[in-house]
Amino acid sequence: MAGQQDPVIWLRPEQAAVGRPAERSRAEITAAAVELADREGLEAVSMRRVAAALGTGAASLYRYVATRDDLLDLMTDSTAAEYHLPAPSGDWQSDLLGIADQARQIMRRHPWLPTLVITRPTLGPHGVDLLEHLLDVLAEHPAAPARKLEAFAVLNALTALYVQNEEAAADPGAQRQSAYLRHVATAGTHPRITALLAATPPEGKPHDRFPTVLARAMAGVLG
Amino acid sequence: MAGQQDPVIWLRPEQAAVGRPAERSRAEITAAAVELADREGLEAVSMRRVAAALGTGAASLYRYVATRDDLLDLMTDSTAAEYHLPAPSGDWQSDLLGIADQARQIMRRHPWLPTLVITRPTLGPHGVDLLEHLLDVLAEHPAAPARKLEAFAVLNALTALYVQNEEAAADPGAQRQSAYLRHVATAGTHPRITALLAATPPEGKPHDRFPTVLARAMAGVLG
DNA sequence: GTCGTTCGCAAACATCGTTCGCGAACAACA
DNA sequence: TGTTGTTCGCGAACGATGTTTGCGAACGAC
Repeated sequence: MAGQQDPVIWLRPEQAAVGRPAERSRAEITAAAVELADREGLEAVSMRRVAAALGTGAASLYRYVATRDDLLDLMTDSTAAEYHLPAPSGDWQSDLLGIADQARQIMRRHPWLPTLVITRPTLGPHGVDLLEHLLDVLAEHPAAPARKLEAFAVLNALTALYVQNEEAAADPGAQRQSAYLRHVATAGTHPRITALLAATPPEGKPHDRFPTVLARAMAGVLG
Repeated sequence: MAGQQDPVIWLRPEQAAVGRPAERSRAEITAAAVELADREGLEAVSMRRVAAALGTGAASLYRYVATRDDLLDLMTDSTAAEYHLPAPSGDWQSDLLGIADQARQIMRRHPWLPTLVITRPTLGPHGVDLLEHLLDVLAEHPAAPARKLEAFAVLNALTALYVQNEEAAADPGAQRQSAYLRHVATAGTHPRITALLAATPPEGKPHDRFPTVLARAMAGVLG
């Protein structure tokens, strides 16, 4: 008589009020999925493999989660619990950069996170805590509320993009990525690309543009 | 004796030099896939459905493409052919915004594009043409070559993010996205979120932050 | 014609997300 | 101490996916 109630998992009760109690919890399943993803990547997170890691059957997971996407949302939100959120310092600029730096470290710990953050942005309990903190940091800022929400989204997404690029560059198959570009440079058409690849990279280690880019983007969002 | 040769599709010859000639072309298959994606979304682009749209069998597509991801790359690059690239005006700032505006329109025409651009950035022949043009626009700019490449990446990704958000907001299920946020606002914990959702949106239509954000982000990248 | 090669594609394989159905387990109540 | 109402665990099955295999047919070159 009772179909699926709420389309968003955070509003569904984890445990039924009556009947046989569950043997596991959402947190337990989420932890197993996160560990699997950390070790073997997002595509390894299939219902069967997560269930196997828990020593149970695949169908059992559907007592805790309506769909695989729900599980992915749980994974994303669980990483938001890794933030350390100190009281605002009064300098919102640097507080924001501090949050972004933490986001970066968390995403480096979980290489699958950037993809999830970008493709299915989700706000669960921990994500909401983070948003509340960001609003606290920006409390004195005169920007309209909608702008602050947009700033939150841009901060997350831009950080995810940069970490994703980091990973792609560190990948052993990074040469494959640029193989065609080098081919074009050699071919001679596209003189600017040829010149670009011929230019020797500057001495010393390349400066990390992330803080600057993020700061300016945030300034653009907040007006 | 000859296994798969080159891992990147742009360097593999489309037609074998000898033997029975192919009945179709990469362009033809790509066009069918793009049309299918435009009409029914990315998840509808399966090998079987694309093949069916062409009146052929699924296995036949593998004569043109090594994997499904190759097909997605072809789709992405094919949209880069839709740019109109006039000669640089001398004002690189506005030229860049012009490119970004075209990117936005192209992505709106192909709602599946932002996801692909973000999750598997690819440079095929048409993408390379676009890059060459952007380097032309930035020819007088003193930034290091690596920065200009980064600017290209940020321009594409940031545009994709904004269009993706546009689509999500226009989605009839947008209420579902924010259902939990409204719940938290009502609950009373998280006072800043409560205040934020209670605040009445400003009069008039909201100003589009995209050009500003992009311009500042680019300034941050190019130093 | 003959030969070397490629093409088209039905069938099969492994894997996926998800649903069905039912015995077993538990809480509450008699 | 049953009995009852409900949920839980999960083997088995369904439909769909990407990809491989195998081979007859089609073609260019000689």
